[in-house]
Amino acid sequence: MSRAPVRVVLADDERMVRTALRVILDAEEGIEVVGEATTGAEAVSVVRELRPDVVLMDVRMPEIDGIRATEQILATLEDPPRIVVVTTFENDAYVYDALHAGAAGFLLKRAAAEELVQAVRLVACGDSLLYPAAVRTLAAEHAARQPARAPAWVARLTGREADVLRLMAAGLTNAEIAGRLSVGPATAKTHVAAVLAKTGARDRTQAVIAAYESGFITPG
Amino acid sequence: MSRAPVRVVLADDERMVRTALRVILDAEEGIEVVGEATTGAEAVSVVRELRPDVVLMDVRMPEIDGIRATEQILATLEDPPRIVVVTTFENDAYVYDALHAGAAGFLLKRAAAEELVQAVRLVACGDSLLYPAAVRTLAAEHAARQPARAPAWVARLTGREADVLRLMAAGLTNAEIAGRLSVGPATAKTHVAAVLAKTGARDRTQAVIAAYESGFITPG
DNA sequence: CGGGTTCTCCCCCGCGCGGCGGAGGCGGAT
DNA sequence: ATCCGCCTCCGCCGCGCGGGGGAGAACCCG
Repeated sequence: MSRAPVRVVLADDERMVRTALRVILDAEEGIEVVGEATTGAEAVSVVRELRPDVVLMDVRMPEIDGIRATEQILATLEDPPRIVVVTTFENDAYVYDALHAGAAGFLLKRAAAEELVQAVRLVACGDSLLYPAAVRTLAAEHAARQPARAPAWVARLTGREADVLRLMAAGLTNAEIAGRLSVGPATAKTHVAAVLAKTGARDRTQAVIAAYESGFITPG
Repeated sequence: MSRAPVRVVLADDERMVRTALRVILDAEEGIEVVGEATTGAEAVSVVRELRPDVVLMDVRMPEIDGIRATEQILATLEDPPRIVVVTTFENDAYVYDALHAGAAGFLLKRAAAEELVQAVRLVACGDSLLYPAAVRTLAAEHAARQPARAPAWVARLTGREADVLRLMAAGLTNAEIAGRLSVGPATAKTHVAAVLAKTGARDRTQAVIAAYESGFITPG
């Protein structure tokens, strides 16, 4: 049916990630990577110019993050592209914002190449599958309630430390955290130690409790 | 990659719907419709027998509706199939229940054949795409706003074990728990071990997470 | 240019933790 | 009277964890 290839723009500040995505997608028939961006601002302008069908948007980017970029693109362009937000952790707090911003889907950085390709094809032809408006309504509901007060220590956490705390709160060991973040075990330990210090926790269990009690992460 | 065809079971009380789905899927390479069911109860037994990779489950069915059937399948089978719930309207109230029941996705009856095929292929190889745990969490949140029912393991906890889990979730060490309960450290260890076994947790941290996620204890 | 922050990684050490198996008492159910 | 579940306690053992220290590289900012 869709004769024309799916035109894709990649937005990620890490060259390696962009290259990986490009290699995978370019090898695919019917998919064409037509542009790249390294910042959120660049993503907006590139998309405005190239008018792709799909955008793979990283969350963490300089200048403007992926969420704001998504908002701007969807707000300012008519017949906007489908935007897939790329995250490292599926329970990253950003996914709620991404939903609210109107992203067409998520993609984990550890996703298989096959999943990536299917994701692009899928969103290119509509998002009524697996992702109905009802889910978006849920997200809106979630965003609507509570600004959620957070203790001071949350702000003091560095990005990496926040990542680590999220993984701790998922029940991972130091070694598993290291694997998930693609760093050495010693590094994971360092971050864990920093989290314990900043949260005032004695051990990882207390840190996880603090994460729940502060609203840093929320139970089902 | 996946040499073996995707084995699908269709559960719908309307013959026309089943036929339509079968025609579409059988025409597809790598997808094989191995069975059908016309009621929820039949769906459970058919799935139990045939062990398909994917189930397309209608919501409205005689005897047992698709939601309950989904719950039963996911609860009783190990390595259960991915279940896609078929609805007529995307904002059908059932989708919340479906999410909560652990469905891998939605499919609208008016979806295009192409979407249907992609849905099957997609869920067959994992649901980390477009449908992360976070979304499921949202649904659980929504559902939690009345029933708030706990997993099976909560009921299986003895009184003492429940006490211990509460103290674990307060961040106490084994020795501190022993002191608080006026028992020996060895006893506390025994109870902790029992809690870990019954919750399926690997360590006390995962047990505390389970306590929060199940609503056994609530933040704030 | 230098200073601050962050991320990365290394060493050593002590200990709490979790897994293992066993044991005795005590109550209710059959 | 018998069985079973719960609570109580005991050892042993390996390992992951947390505390302490230090160190190099990248980056931003003044």
